[in-house]
Amino acid sequence: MQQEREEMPSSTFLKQKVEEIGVAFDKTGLAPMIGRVLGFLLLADPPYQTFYAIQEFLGASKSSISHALNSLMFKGIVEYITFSGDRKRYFKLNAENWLEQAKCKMTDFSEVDRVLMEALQLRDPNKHKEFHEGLLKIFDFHLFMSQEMPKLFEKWEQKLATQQAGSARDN
Amino acid sequence: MQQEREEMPSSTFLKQKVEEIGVAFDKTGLAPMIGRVLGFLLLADPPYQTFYAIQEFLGASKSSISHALNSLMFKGIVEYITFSGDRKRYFKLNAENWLEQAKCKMTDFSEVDRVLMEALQLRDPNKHKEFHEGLLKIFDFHLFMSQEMPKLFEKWEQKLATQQAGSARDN
DNA sequence: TGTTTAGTTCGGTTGTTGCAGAACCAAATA
DNA sequence: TATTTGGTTCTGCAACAACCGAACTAAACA
Repeated sequence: MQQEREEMPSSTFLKQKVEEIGVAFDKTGLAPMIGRVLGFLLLADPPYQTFYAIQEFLGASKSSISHALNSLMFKGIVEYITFSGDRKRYFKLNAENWLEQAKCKMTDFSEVDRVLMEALQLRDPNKHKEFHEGLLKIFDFHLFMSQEMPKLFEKWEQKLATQQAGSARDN
Repeated sequence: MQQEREEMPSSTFLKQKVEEIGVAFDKTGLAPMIGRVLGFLLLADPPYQTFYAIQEFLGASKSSISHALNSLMFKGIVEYITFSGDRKRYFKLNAENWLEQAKCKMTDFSEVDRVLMEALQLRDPNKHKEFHEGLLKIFDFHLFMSQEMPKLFEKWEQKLATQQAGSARDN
């Protein structure tokens, strides 16, 4: 029932996994190819890979890879490193930066909040009170979150620091 | 320089605002028409409006409005109410539900986390330690967040309750 | 100086999405 | 029973996005 390919059978499993990861990132709104590149850079060994290696593995065109890598670098999720005496760039995930981007996304409601605030100002607060208060509640929630989340991030950083101190002591 | 329309000048301002709100929701990934319907329901007085009123205001086709309303109802952001002796449905925002959806989105990293976890299991933890730990850190961050966020929501609910008790006492 | 390498940029093709218009349907009304 | 009302579903089109291939560029090499 299952179809097997003669060529490069060892990487078939990897390719499937990369596709799977790609689909997961598709669902977050990324373009398919961008998701696949992310997937490859998550699984690849070593974690830094050349333009050509990525292109070959994904069987895609140079332009798609170029676009995907530039998008990811623009977002800060991917960076590249170089080695002296080697012209190639080696692309890799920047986990640290990725995390920062994720944090930003989590705290930023600015666009929706701006219009929500405007709507609240245009509405008569006494006219449909329950409705008005429902909107106010959402706004208040966002406000609260954007204040508290940074504290939570801080708390996590501290937890991480004590964890690392602990595991260092154990060695 | 500015172009004025003879007809319905009083609602020109409203229409602009609705468009503005629409754009803000576009940016969150919603389709334009869905954003505009949301915008109208945010500003409309009364906050419950018939299918036809929405269609008229937005100057859109029935099918677009039908699709937009059903999408919004599926998401739980919009609901409808009825009045006895009136066949029409009156559509309105459900702020409570909207907030719940927002909370869910904030705590749910399951898709990305699943593949991240898989990637971690497939990687050799000793081979590119810094990279591996970077990924682990993201995973740990998500885990931490999905544990702590509900507590934060709880904290907000309590703050809200005390606020309301306070304002009730003042009256 | 030509040639290779490592990508980028520019059309063109194909697939997908958003919307309109018209046909449709079910419930209420006449 | 026929008609109106309040939507829904289907079909088709126009705009857009994702991707490819080919032409291009800039740096390194020979």
